[in-house]
Amino acid sequence: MSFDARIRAAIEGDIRSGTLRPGNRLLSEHELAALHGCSRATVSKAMGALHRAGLIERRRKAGSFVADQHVHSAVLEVPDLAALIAARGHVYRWQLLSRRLSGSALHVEGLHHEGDTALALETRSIAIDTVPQAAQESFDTIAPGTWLLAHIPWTSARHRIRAAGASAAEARALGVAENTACLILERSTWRGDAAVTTVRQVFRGDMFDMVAHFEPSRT
Amino acid sequence: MSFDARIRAAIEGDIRSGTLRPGNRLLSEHELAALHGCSRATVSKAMGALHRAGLIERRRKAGSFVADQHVHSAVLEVPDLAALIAARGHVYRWQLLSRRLSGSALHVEGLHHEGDTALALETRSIAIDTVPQAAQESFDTIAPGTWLLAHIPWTSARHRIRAAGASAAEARALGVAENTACLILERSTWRGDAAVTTVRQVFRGDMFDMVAHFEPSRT
DNA sequence: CAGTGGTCTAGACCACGCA
DNA sequence: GCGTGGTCTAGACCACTGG
Repeated sequence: MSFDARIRAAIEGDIRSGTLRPGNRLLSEHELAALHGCSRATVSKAMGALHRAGLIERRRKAGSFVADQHVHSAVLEVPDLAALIAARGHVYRWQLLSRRLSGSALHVEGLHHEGDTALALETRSIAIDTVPQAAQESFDTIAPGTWLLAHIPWTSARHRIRAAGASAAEARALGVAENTACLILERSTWRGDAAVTTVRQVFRGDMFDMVAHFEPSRT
Repeated sequence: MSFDARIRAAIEGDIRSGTLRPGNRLLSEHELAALHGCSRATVSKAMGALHRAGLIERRRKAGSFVADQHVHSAVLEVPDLAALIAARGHVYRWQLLSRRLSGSALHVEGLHHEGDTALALETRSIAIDTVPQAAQESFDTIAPGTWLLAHIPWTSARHRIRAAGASAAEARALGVAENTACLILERSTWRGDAAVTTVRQVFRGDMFDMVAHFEPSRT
């Protein structure tokens, strides 16, 4: 095991076991280097990883401290529907319902099918100022999300996840009863300061869920 | 700006602008060091950050390559209910409904209130083999999640998020109509290989949503 | 002011894996 | 073999900030 991993494991172990408790001060980088018999640069790398993992806080002059426990973040897997459905052993299909150019936005509506069943209703608007090529696309066979992914990189995104009963129109499109519980994912995507696309996906609650993981201490 | 940040910005900019496309090979660390007039260690740090951010893939002997675009992960804020409700300007209260010791698990059920309204129904089981102190706790004034956070660190967690209509019992507890759309969060938590707790929280869909962000390139 | 983390250097050796 | 990334060293200077 590398020095880096060894130092991280030692400190992480002390935190997990309670030997080091939240707020406690860690040894300085100089002291840890001497303790482990390695250079300060290596200690710095290990401490940086612990910091990114949220296990410690670092303050100049004051030192490094065990961070408070937090359940407050996890890595959410945002699904690629085509891949997800294929992994389940079903056929994926995109069905375009409408396409309308209005002002500087292209509005697209369609259904994501899993086999013969509609899994999600998608309502999207694309900023043609940011993605002018989109105006030339029909989106009748390729889902706009797939197309966008291949044509324009984004730099930031915000997701909102909630539950709501299907409206009459949504229920009709998905082939479920009105007010059936649905998972609604709203995503806005930017490239720098320019909006790229905003999408709302209404998933049948009985056919879909999302998974998120937390794992500590990447390298 | 540091060399580290400058190198990352340069490569990230080339990827975002399309100058570098997925699959393209980057310059080697030696070449980048010469190009930017800094040491290879600094280049390595920058490349490590780009790798962690998912922007590049690295293979020994082959080199570093622009990774395929991916929408597949975002940072999910898993809320601390007490803090969340306080931030909204309401009073938080935990109400214990039941507490039962069964075999090696402690089962606790209760309600999270926002002001006078029940926001979420929580059903939890705690592994007393892993957390023996929990058997001594009544949980009549402190929510088990809060208590656990202060008493036992966890090392990994899995979350599942879905939507479903409230069952008769859930509807009664939350004071809503049966089949009202609810957001359901199920979380299992481990300490190493030992299960710590499993919790299911049923949120009123009309009062709660979750937010997730993606931001590229941490340091 | 003095000690901490933040950044950087100019080397080095190694493990891996393609040719 | 040999070029790549992975890791490490033994220094250095700086910026920040707590005492």
